[in-house]
Amino acid sequence: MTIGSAPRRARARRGEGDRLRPEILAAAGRLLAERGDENAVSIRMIADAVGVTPPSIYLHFPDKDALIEAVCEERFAAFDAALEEAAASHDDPLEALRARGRAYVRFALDNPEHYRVIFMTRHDRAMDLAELVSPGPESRAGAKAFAHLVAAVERAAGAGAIAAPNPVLTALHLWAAFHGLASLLISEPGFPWPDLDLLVESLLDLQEQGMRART
Amino acid sequence: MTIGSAPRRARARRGEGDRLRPEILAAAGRLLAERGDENAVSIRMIADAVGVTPPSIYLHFPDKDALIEAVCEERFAAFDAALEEAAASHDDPLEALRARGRAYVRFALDNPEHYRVIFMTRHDRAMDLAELVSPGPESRAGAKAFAHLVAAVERAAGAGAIAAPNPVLTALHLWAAFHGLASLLISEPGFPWPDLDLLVESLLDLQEQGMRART
DNA sequence: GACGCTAACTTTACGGCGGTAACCTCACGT
DNA sequence: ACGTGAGGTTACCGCCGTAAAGTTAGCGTC
Repeated sequence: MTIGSAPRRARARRGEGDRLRPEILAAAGRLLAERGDENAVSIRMIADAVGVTPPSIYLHFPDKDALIEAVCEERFAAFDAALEEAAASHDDPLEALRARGRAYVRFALDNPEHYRVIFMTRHDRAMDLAELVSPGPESRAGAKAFAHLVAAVERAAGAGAIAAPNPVLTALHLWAAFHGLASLLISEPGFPWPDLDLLVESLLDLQEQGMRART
Repeated sequence: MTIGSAPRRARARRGEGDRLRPEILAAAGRLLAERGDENAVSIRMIADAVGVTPPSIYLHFPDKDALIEAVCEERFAAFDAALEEAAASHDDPLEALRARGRAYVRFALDNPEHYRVIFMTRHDRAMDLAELVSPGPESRAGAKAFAHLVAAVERAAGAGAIAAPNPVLTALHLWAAFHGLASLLISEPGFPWPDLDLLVESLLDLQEQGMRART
């Protein structure tokens, strides 16, 4: 079953030019997930999938990078939501933190190509700490996700489960550890990885023990 | 000062066909470091820098990916050597392990594009545990580097500095943590990172504390 | 010392890419 | 009925990786 070029799209009505934009985003996201590599998804493919010609894409996105960015910004919000949901089902803040770690790795393995674009390709977008610590409604999904992690660390520290004199720094450590595991699992599928649950749980244990001690 | 196309290379003598190969590798490595992105380095550029036409490259490498792989395999050996050297200057095995962590991040930041190719792009090469634990002389540089890390963990555990009932698992945790930090630093230069030394040292401390506890 | 063989390249060309300029076409407000 | 501008298309550029075929130079042979 090939992807199949959509039949030529019906022309949008006068005020409905923006109707095309979400269709492009959806098609780009689907193709990205299917092909598994940003470079294997071309503007022409996306246009074909939507039922439109390549230049039409450029009416809605300045270039290919911006389109891919937009796709992944969407997914970033889903990522954040997945972690929030995983944490929400635990009353104990330490357990909630651990649940975030598990959900992190699971999301990455379930959406490897999107994860790769979000976290493994270079972004020059500048951020400042203020936005990260208390993001406004206009902030990018990434900033919100990080703020949620910092807040989760603070709750665990508040409950006395861990020592985190510098919650941002601790959040960075956790991010590094779980991003490291997730990205290696994605990049090196041929590595003789031990059982995934063992790997994740032992990493959680190690991080927890490390955070118990005062830093 | 542009790179400048080399004057047309003199044709190699009869038995010296392999003379071109290392020149291609060197030029490709230099260009990769200069441009900072695999996709920004083209076969045509490399050929031009060597003073040869593009198809000549394919007499020595099956395709572009293989060429880039070969370049990075070289660099992987240098990476391993850098960690070994950093560790060698410490008698205390725990200090040696910490030195490896510092050297890891430093290498990644000094050679971001090579690091990216080595650890951040997908490789399907299969490995088995036997090769990783005791690599032969023909083993790839990556296997040797990992074996060196496991050995370093075992020495630290042997000295009683850390508890590592499963040295391979502990090595994976360390790898995940430092790869995570290094790759995020590379991928997200716009993030408001705290002072690099603080970041690395505190990550070292956290990992050390975590490894102190029995896992 | 001319001859042919083959290693070591070059020439040419193809299909596809991201991106752009110029043109078309049709629904709508007047 | 008609001009206009939103919502596209056609046609093109210069690059890419690379397949196929052609060319050149050094060597062993007679």
